[in-house]
Amino acid sequence: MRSPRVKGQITPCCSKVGIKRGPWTPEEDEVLANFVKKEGEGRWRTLPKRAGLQRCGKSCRLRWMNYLRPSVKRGHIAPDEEDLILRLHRLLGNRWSLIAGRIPGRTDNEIKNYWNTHLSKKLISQGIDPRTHKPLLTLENHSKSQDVYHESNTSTSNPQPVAEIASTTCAREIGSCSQQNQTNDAIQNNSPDTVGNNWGRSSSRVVTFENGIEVERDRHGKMIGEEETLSSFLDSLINDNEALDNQQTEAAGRHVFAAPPAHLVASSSHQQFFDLSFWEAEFQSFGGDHQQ
DNA sequence: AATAAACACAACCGCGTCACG
DNA sequence: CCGTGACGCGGTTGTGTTTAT
Repeated sequence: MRSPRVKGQITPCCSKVGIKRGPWTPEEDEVLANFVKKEGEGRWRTLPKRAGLQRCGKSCRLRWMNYLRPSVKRGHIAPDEEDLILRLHRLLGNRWSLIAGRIPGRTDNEIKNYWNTHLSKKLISQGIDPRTHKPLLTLENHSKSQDVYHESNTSTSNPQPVAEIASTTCAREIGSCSQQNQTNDAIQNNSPDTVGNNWGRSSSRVVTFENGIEVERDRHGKMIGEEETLSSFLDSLINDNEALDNQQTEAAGRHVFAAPPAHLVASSSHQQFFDLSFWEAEFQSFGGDHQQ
């Protein structure tokens, strides 16, 4: 039986006497891998006892998910993977699990680590804010950025990943959106510390009316029955961003990681790009056949 | 060669959410 | 409706390795 959580009095799950912590040994890995292969994933809480491991369930789950799973691809992250991570992060923010889900064989932990140790520094060295994917506001480039990036009234000082801007209509794996123009708590609170963090976490199954249409979302904020459309939409954003990146790389002689999809740039103003209703229309036209 | 600093990444922690009784 | 167990997520920390001095 679990005691109620009291702030400041939380006991770590691995603090029990006899529970081992720290790096896993090859022997432990073998025991865990064999057990999961035989019994399947899940029931992590009781797995250590059943498998004969002196570890907590959380630790076992993490070890399996991030290291032992056969599908995990380890080692050097290729340039195309890096590029995809950059584009997905621009679209999704720090939703590592969601990003990892679109990069075969890579785990959220690996991508998060790679981002924190490599990519964020790389962007900074290029004069780009890794959190917003916009140019860092130095005295030198501040005025230039004003010309290029027009923000909507709702974005204020917290630039949003593309998918978040579009979230009330089309976002996948995003928290419940009971009202238009309110994508999630982080944005509602307008807190710089929370932007880019935890956006994929808070959610529950809710039914809302969006554009006059009743929409049910699952625990991840995904519209039920719209999975393929949403996934395709995200793919299209990624692909279009890739195209635009290439254009801008050629034009500017460097990579720019904060930009709208190419076909949208061609047909719209930047103001539209940051306008929620514009994204709603975009998604509707993209998945129109599914919604009619 | 010794040591400190920087780096990379595995592992842990806290918390939110869901399912279920 | 509430409490609990379980799970999954993102943030943070710990530790081993590499590089610089």
